[in-house]
Amino acid sequence: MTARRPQRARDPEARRAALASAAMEVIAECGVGRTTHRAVAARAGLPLGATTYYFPTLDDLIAAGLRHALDTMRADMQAWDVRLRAAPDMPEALTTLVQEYLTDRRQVRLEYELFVAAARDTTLRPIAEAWMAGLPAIVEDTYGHEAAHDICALLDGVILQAMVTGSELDAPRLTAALRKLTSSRPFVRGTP
Amino acid sequence: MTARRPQRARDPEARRAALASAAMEVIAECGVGRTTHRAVAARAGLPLGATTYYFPTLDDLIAAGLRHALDTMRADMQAWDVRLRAAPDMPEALTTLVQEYLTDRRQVRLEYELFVAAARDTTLRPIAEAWMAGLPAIVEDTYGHEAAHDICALLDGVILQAMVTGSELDAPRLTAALRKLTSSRPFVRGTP
DNA sequence: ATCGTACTTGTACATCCGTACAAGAAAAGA
DNA sequence: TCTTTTCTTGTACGGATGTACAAGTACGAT
Repeated sequence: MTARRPQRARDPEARRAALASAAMEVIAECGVGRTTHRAVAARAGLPLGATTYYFPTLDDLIAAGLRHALDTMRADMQAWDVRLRAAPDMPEALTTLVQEYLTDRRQVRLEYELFVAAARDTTLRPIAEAWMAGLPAIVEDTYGHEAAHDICALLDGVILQAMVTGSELDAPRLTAALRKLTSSRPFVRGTP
Repeated sequence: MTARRPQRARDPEARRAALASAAMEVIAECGVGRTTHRAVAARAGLPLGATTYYFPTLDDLIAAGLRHALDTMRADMQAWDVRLRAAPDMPEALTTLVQEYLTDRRQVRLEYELFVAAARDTTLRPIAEAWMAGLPAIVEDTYGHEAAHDICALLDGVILQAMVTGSELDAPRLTAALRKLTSSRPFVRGTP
């Protein structure tokens, strides 16, 4: 009576990727802490057993999901690499980058979900560090190593604020702040 | 045979606070998603039923834990309010603030745990927004509303980087970045 | 063709979960 | 004092969870 589903065409590599992708989506929506084998399997449209076959433990599955997120982010970042290098005005280009990035709030949540998870679990740090290193690597060529990290810290903070409040980005203000941060020397308040 | 524990002296208010405090600790260590009634009860040294008596649902318990975290943070912030207003050099004072804040990594994780949770659950946003508004409110008096938010965004980003990598703060760099950000006008690269 | 390996699918199981609730003891009111 | 309310404690229950595993099928090697 209980008809068994006929087996699908086999493609282990695709299945592994589909599970990682599904894991990524579940993490983005439910958070790392509420990600389960069953939710991932359901999202991927695969039986429960598939998850444990490809990823022995839940931690492995979550790590795969986060790694998958890193990979897709890197692809986006490459496009931005081109755009930023061609940009006539870097602060404005970075502002629009942030603006476009904030379009997909789910993605933003996923990023910070990764960061918090990495803070708790050292195993995930390489993934989070690779994520954080993406943008600085591009900005570095224009502003140098140190300034690049400062700039990206500012961007991370601005993105965080927008994520928490759910508000839009104040683009002109960010551009202005970036201009200050990328200026060669600081000014003391009041001196002309 | 199963001896029932004699009832303790009653102090509902203290119990509520103890549960909220325990919830805060569990959230800091396990994350919002892995916080359970049982873990909180065990941490507080109270029976399971106490959690559901004071906080009908798990969401209530978690919200109470986060609110408790906000309250304790506000107390710390008041001390910083005094120190910052008395500080001769604001950028340096803010740098040492960050440095001291990074001393307790558990607290840092808790903060960002709150932010991610608030991004996902709008119910928690008031708590997260109150948290984020704490420092700007102090810095505002010196640098004005807009600059204060930029400064705090930078600090948030720097703290985030330190949290993820587990590394120490590069204090001189942060001070320098703060000086740039608090300068009255931006400089174009190369012009003296 | 057949064989063995690698993969698929469904199910089982012990454990933990959120929440409900019964039984009792303290405090408060009469 | 007795009664009512409020709080304490332990337990119960249906359901979800991580993981193990048996049964079966595709597919490459031979």
